[in-house]
Amino acid sequence: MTNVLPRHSYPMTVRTRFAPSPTGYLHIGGVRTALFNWLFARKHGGQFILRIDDTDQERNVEAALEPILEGFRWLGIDWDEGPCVDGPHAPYFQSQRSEQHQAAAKQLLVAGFAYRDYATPEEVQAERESAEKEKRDYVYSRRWMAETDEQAAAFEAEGRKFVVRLKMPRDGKCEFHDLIRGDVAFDWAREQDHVIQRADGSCLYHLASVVDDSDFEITHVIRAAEHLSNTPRQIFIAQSLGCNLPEFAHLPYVAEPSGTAKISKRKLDKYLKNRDFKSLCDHGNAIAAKIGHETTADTFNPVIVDFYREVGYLPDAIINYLLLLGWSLDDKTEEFTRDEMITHFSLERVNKSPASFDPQKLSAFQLRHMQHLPIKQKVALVVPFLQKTGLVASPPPCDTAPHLIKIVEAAGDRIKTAGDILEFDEFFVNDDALPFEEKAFKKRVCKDGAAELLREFRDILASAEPFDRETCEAALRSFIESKEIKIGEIIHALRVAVTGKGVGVGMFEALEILGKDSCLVRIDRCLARADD
RNA sequence: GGCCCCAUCGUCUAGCGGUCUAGGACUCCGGCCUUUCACGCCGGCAACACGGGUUCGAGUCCCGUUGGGGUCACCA
Repeated sequence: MTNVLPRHSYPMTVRTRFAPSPTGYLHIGGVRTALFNWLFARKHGGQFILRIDDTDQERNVEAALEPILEGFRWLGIDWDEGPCVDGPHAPYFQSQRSEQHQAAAKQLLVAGFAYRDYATPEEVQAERESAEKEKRDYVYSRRWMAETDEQAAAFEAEGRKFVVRLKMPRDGKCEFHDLIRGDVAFDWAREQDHVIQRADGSCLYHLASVVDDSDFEITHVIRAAEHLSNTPRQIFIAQSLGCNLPEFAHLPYVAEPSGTAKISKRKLDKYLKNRDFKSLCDHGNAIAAKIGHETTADTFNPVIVDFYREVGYLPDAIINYLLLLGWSLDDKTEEFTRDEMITHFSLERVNKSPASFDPQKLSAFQLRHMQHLPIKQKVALVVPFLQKTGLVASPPPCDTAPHLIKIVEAAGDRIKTAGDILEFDEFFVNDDALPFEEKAFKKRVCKDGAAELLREFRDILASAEPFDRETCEAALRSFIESKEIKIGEIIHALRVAVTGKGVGVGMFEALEILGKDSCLVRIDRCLARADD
């Protein structure tokens, strides 16, 4: 067995892959891994392949796969080969490639790199336990190993069944070069004789993965660091099979908010103690509640990509944020378009240490990308939310476009995610259905003299012409001048009267958007209520 | 526990032996703008885990300690 592996140069184009198993959701850390693979392939004019690792998966693969594909489509991470698009190496489902895997297992067996093992799981377990009790490093004794047909027959006579195990080297080191971590070495002696094929003939992940990577001509295996310690056995398989070895690059994982452990969707309770993570959740839940989206923590949380789509985040913002989680170009550049990412990306600049997920920084990227969005795109983003809540008909009446533009423009940066449009429902509800926020009403309208001022200004507003923001503002300014009061003494009451809320878009924009009739009706309604 | 990996402000990071009294971004804290809330603008707090080497010189190289993490399946 050679220890030092040669560096291969690849005459063929770069081919990377992301191999999710169909779990029913797309994990944020998985996205980052996929992104780096995608970027690397695009950067080198190669191909990005999606392969489905559904070995051992029961039926329903399709249902469990759909959210993952949908997530990638939404994020704009496209694949050159894989489900739905197929390609020269189809099928791209591992479960449909068992013939190749079995042939590989057989080849390893014949060549002596693997053996039939007749041990029962209990016997192996017993060995493992006694090693542990004696504080010895565990290595399988190979007691039930059959290398000849005679041995096999003897075991079979006892009614035993065999699995196929790798016959791992027991001296020397497995040394390889990782594109991110540099030279890495593991002692062969500590590697187990991993099972590659079960008694029923089905093959296991490591074999399948190596065979598929080789068949698909994957040149660079870019994956999470947790696979680093799996690499020796995969190298052993690949070499024993006579396959070309791909380059390896092990990415640091995405760590939990305010922590260093790998982020997981099962530890939500813990993350909720983090103030920023909680507010990210709360914001999402509030929007989900409005649009009637189910918010079970299991299916709807910031570790799952769906969350961001439902709440109205921008794919570009998420991608940009994820890109900087473990990679940087220099000491200042933070914003990247897709093209810029592709031209600048390199594995050399990927960090070695885990990067913790920071909800605030994500929000900052979201804001910046929203600010760059042309108004029409912003409107298009927001409309589905209005439709889901019945605030706008579907399809929207053709005369609503200018109205929507005005609202979205007026709301400006207050719309941080598309779902935030729902905070501006006052521009969509009927005048007689406008709810008044109790706190704001009490504080601003029930205040001494406020209602009186409002009543007076109402009549001035009634004669404002044209009813636009400039005229309204001029009217109010001259009103406060004549009354010798400060603007704050009336404008808040006016806001509550016409929007029902204490906060919102600029006052005069709001008046203009609503129009004179609505404003007057709303003020009257407010005054009537104040009288009660 | 064995093995492996990692280590610069609270967080993401720049730094590849001297230009570092360590730079940027997010957060946070002041202030400005202002009709609210956002936004924007200005300013501020804040880090090389520790100990040994190597070197004229170490955040940068080496070793150790400590700390954190990953992985140890007939899961993927």
